[in-house]
Amino acid sequence: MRYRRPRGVNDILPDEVGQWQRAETAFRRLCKRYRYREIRTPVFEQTGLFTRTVGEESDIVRKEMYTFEDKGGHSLTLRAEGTAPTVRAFIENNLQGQDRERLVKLYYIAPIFRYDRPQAGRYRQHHQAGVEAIGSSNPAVDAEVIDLALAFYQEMGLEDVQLRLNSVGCPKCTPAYVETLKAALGAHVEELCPDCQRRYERNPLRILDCKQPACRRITEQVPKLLDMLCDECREHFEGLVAALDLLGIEYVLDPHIVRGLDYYTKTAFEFVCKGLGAQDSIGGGGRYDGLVEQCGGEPTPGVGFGIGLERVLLARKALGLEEGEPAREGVLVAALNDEAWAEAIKLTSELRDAGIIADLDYRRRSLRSQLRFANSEGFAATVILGEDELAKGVVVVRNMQTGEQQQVARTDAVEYLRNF
RNA sequence: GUGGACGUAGCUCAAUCGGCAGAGCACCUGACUGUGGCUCAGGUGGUUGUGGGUUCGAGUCCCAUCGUCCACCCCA
Repeated sequence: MRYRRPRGVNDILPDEVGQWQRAETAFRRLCKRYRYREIRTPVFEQTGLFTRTVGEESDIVRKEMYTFEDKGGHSLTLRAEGTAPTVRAFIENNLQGQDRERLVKLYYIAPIFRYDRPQAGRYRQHHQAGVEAIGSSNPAVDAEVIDLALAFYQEMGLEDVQLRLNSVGCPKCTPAYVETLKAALGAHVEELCPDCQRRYERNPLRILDCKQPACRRITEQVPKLLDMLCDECREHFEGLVAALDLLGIEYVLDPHIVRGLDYYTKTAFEFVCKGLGAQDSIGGGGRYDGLVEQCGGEPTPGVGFGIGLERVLLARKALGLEEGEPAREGVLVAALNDEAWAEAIKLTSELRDAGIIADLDYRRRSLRSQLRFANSEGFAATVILGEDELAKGVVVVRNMQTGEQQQVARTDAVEYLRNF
């Protein structure tokens, strides 16, 4: 029986790991600069954490979760998104401490699991790099997380990233808007797509997100939530826009951004990158002022985003930004006969003990083949050990970049190669 | 979850109407008996995704299944 990887999941192979580490390192460095601290939460959580926060009506909960029962009969779910687990850990470990005004800034890089039909840029396991800033309702914090995300895209060489911005209001203004929306749509319900007719009853806001041309025509006529925000939400949105202007960040107002997670309040945003086909959203987030309380904590506002790393890497590829050849490094110790082979094993070990990358060609082939091996494997140097060298107590060091060779006393070999 | 395209060597792809499974790259060996990259010569490599069916004969036609991709949907 030959096993294959399950549908929609990927192996990250040695040749690809470099670009992942590059992205992760860049994200970590930026987070540190903005003073976000890393948090690592479990790969599964109690199912209720997701169903109650993301929303029973969301696609994620209705059909995309990896849910299973453990031997104790508890319903668990693989991490379906990044915010709820972070908020859960924030509350459970009392990360805010006694200072109720303190802003706790956290980041994570973690796999996310959703059962969806796979496609390029859409997988059943993908990875998100995200931040959560919990404890402040200041719109300057919304601007800070957006600024951080954009800094990451820039660091990754993605130039044409568009910020799409909206406000989805709060429990004080959204219900009134929903009534207005339903009233405005009421006469056209028959013309909406079947999904939207469903949404009309259960989650009318999502109709604004529908991309069906027929629905689009109708929703364009309808009043915008942005024009009906309560004073608090309007002031917050104006504050965010002002802060973005201060930072020189451009944005496009997009009333269609509702986002598929129910906990969002006020700010909602999305980052879009051209050239990725249908899966062109490379990140998104928003504010969730009711989430901490909903998860059993003290009422505490928060804002954050998640960035899809697979899509960032795909975008780099589409732009031709793939990694170049890695720099040559390390030493191949080549042996020409059995006596030299024994010495080669010893020298390799000494080099490794000295912290130098070193290896042997265990196939015991001709010098020609060993040099070919050293070349294709990207070694910086080859040490040649043969009859002559053993007799003279020396080694020959060949620079694989230039082809220059140097005879070095066997006793000085490790030191010479340390400074190579 | 809906509709569609495509699965042939490690990689990229050929194979006419159903008639001997091929090329380039890569890899191995040699030309060069102790010197890589360039060149040249030779060579290894395949259950044509998998399982059935039709046929004298299937990579090719039919059915199923798995996978990848595209659009929708959704999202990152």
